[in-house]
Amino acid sequence: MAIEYKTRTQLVVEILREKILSGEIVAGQPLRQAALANELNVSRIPVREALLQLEAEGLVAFEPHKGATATKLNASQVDELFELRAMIEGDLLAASLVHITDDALAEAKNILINLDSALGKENAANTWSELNSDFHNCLYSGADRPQTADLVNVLNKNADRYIRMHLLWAGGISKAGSEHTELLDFCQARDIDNAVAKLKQHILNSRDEIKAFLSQREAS
Amino acid sequence: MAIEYKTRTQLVVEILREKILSGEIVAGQPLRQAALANELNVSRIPVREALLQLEAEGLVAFEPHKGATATKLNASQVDELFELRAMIEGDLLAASLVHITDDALAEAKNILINLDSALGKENAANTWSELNSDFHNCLYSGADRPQTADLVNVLNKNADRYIRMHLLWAGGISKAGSEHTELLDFCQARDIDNAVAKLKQHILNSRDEIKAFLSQREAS
DNA sequence: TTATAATAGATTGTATAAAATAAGCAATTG
DNA sequence: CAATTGCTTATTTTATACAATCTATTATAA
Repeated sequence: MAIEYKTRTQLVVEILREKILSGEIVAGQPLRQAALANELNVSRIPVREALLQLEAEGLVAFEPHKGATATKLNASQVDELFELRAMIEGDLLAASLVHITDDALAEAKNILINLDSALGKENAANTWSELNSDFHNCLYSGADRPQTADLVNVLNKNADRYIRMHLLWAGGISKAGSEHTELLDFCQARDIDNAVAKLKQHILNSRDEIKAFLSQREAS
Repeated sequence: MAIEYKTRTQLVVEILREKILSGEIVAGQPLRQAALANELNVSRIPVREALLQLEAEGLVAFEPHKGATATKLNASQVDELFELRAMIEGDLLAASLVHITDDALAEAKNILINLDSALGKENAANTWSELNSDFHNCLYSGADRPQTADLVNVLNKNADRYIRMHLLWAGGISKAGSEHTELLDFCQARDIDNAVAKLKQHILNSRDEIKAFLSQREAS
């Protein structure tokens, strides 16, 4: 396997993204360039560039001369985000199922097994979230729509924080396990209509659970 | 009116974006940081940061240690881009028409008038493109979906180059004028289904014209 | 001749220093 | 005392300088 060289900027992006997604960097918290540069042992330039990239992903807000903060979504933004995902991912899945290979579906099944076993273990939220992303991307692998796939991944990075938070605090997306299985069944049968409907339902269900959780926390 | 201060980076972003959209910077052409910095009388840092932002918008590709180039879409990418737009903008329009004000529709009508008169004049492609964008955004103003609106604007910036190119070379999107009028009529009647259908048809028509134009140019 | 290695020049990536800007606090004025 | 002005400090933004990397060219060996 080829060693991948990365620039400092890319490394900082990955570290900060993981810290934001995992909740180590709390939403709303200001991200001081000098402090981050110090902590990561780089100069402020790669930190700035990393913050700019994360802004483009929607994880960070950058105000000129004032600095960057980790963004925070309210209930209505979560609403919008998950509905966008339902629409776009539904469309992507439909396009994918026309051409998807049996290999990809087998791979998806494998990921699903790991996903179930990941739930009890340590660091469950982070592992689960990554496997969940892999599973969905696997189902979309037949679509040959790179721009849409990129877009889906950006949207998912935004949703991810809330999914992880929910996993951590509420002990899991209650219906996700069975929904994944049913979804995969429809995909294996190449039943596009039902698969798409199930996927949308799956995404909108997690939206509902997360929104309920958010408003509950906002109240207290 | 408040004076808006802009950082050098923001200014460079705007200049470079306009140069790419207008075709002054040709797709595929490498964007040398030092040359741009010289030309614009700034240091390389704001240039780098501007290039990073444009990469996030999809107008520039950034390869570590190799440099940035203006991106170029092939026919199949144009296909994907315009279909994405049709889906997302259709959804956004439907959401908007539920709440849109008469003022917004009157404003849209005004823009349409300017749009028609812009066609003959000098610099038609650039003015037309901006007004076209204003017209569509005006129709979406009732939606209250900021994230979706942002997304639409990013996608439109990518489509814009091809629309302008087509306007310049082929003398205009032939059906756009009448389609706009019909679309606005449906909107004024709050006929959501027909308005959405017309919008999608409008976007997919321009896709077809642009694709035909692209493959024609690729052949020669 | 072909392939490989070495080298030079160009270009990008990063660090550090200087300038610009914003926010908070003290001094001043009415 | 309230409001405004000017100064101080923290932070960001930009410039400059240097280091690392890539690309093309030339030289060398098979």
